Amino acid sequence: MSDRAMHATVDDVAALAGVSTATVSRCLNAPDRVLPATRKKVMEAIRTLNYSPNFGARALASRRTGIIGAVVPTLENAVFAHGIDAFEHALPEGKFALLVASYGYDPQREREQIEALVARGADGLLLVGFDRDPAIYEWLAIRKVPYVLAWACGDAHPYAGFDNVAGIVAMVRLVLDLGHRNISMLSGLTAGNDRARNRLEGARALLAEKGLSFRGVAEVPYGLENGARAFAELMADRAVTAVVCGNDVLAAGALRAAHRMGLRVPEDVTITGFDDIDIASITFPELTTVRVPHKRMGQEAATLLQHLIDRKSGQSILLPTKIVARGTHAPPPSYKNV
Amino acid sequence: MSDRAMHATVDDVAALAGVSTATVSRCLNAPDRVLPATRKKVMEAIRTLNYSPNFGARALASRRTGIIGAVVPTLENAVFAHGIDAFEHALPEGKFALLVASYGYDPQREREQIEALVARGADGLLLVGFDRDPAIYEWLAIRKVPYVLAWACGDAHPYAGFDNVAGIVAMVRLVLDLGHRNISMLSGLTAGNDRARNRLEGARALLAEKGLSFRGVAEVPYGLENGARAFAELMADRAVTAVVCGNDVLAAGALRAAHRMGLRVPEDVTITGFDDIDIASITFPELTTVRVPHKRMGQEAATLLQHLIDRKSGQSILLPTKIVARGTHAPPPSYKNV
DNA sequence: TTGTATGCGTTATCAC
DNA sequence: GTGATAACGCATACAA
Repeated sequence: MSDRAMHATVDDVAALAGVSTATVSRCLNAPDRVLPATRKKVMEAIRTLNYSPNFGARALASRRTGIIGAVVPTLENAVFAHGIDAFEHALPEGKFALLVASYGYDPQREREQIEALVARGADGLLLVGFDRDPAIYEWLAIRKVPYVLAWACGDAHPYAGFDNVAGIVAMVRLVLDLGHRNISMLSGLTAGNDRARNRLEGARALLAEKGLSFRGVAEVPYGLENGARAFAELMADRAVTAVVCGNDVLAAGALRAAHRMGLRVPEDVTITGFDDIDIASITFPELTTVRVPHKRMGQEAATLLQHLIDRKSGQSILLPTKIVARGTHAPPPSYKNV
Repeated sequence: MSDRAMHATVDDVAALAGVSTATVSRCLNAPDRVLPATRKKVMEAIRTLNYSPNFGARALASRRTGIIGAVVPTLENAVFAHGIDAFEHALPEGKFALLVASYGYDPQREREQIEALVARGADGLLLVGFDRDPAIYEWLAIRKVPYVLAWACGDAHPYAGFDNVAGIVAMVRLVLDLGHRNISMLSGLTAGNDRARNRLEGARALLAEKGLSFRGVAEVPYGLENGARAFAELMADRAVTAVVCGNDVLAAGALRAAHRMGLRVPEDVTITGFDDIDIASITFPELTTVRVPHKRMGQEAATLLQHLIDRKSGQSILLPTKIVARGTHAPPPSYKNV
């Protein structure tokens, strides 16, 4: 046994069990390659010595850490918190651990976080969206670090996600079908954020197709207050009868602003969200929004990433979104007077 | 240079820079202990070789990983998502990375997660609350793994948190002062959860002190639906004029149920929350709740844990909670008829 | 099935 | 300030 009250090592265990260190190692990493009898001896020695393998040594020798990194804009956004939670649950119990880093929507910081995780020995990465400096993808390729992108889709990289354009198009179509023609959009910041950008541009494209365009567009950072403030500005244009929001938090902020402005929803104005997070069913009235399968996405991403890590074939997966029609949509006011 | 297109090692860098590996190592870990001139040479070699230190080797030799583990009940609860987010931001940029694990409020799984993180070489741990098998604390002590507890307070362990009892007591006092006497409590599950238990028992104790007791008590798992359902059951007792909830999500669920039951809030029934997460200001009316400084707590926890890891003195810190009086409280209906 | 011996890439302890 | 060199603890070809 090593002197002092230090941690036991394989050597200690091997000595106590009367086997070689190789056998001890096998008991831990490939139990079926050792006789049940000797395995029993070894496991007993492990228990009595209170042994647990040294992480650094294991990583150094095996060239893998069992650590998976996830780099998200922020955990404050329920969308990512839930996705990460599901992702983590889908990781095999003892095999992997999840290293989480956030970058506050700052591309430069995202890059640093990615590098930090790889430096920490991450076996694979979960990233959000496709938008990032090509140099990052090259760097990842050189390092041979597998990754999966989520919350979006595309064919340039492996992903488990959904089509933001399809989602917003379905929603705008609903609003148009209700009869709205004076529509504004309350979007999240689109710079370096393909999810926000696709939602905004997707909506814009559909309108253009119908020969229409937005009455107004606001681009604001994530946050309740930002949504509320921007909504007030958008509604300064009294012609507007519907405000399509890029995410549920902005929509919730808009809804709160509407209440405070004395506007009735949906009688006076239609407000729609995107994501269908918890708050969407807490607002009053409950929010009409686009449901995204965050949970399932997290699971699928975990599965795909493991395949890539094991060098097995991995198939990107596109999940469907769905309109959840609740209480914040209605025909425009003018229709009621017809 | 190592053969193939493998990653460069210290040896490669040392060779290219014309120095020893020791000097390369120093440049990375104690730059001031090397002459600016040689440092420049080394850094250049590092850049051209695209070198980055091997994590396992570093951990093995230095006996520290720079990884900090956080074990929370779930990331789905905004309280923990925000706290973790703040905690992570407060960690020195390149020095530490955060390993996150969740256990879905299952004590057995929490234990496994703690062990997994320690096995992954975590230099320190962030845990939630005090309630857990003493064996875990002993195990941690043997392994000499520093930890900080949050979202609660106590003198048995280092913590950065707040007093759940004081928080709920202030709230119940407010409700009592409004004139309510027929109060029910909608609590989270208290088994193995000292935060929920302290909130429930703290409230109960205050009532007892006033010679009162709850009309009814419901204990339900975290979740909007659970809150809604339990609220409906609690209100089956028509005498109840106030429902104190153990957290904001349960309160939001209760509020939604109230709407659907045709109850006016706060005219017909007072509903209060705890935590002051985002949803508290999205409900209609906005929720009267207990504000907890999640962000500050995350930061303080990070600071304290780093001190403990560096074997410096660390002082537990108790953060204050505060009543946020918004729109869901009012005197009981009977008062209006007086 | 089990044991032997070597390599993994850094850090740290010495001398110089 | 810098250089040689010995740990660090485990995994894994290879041999038996």
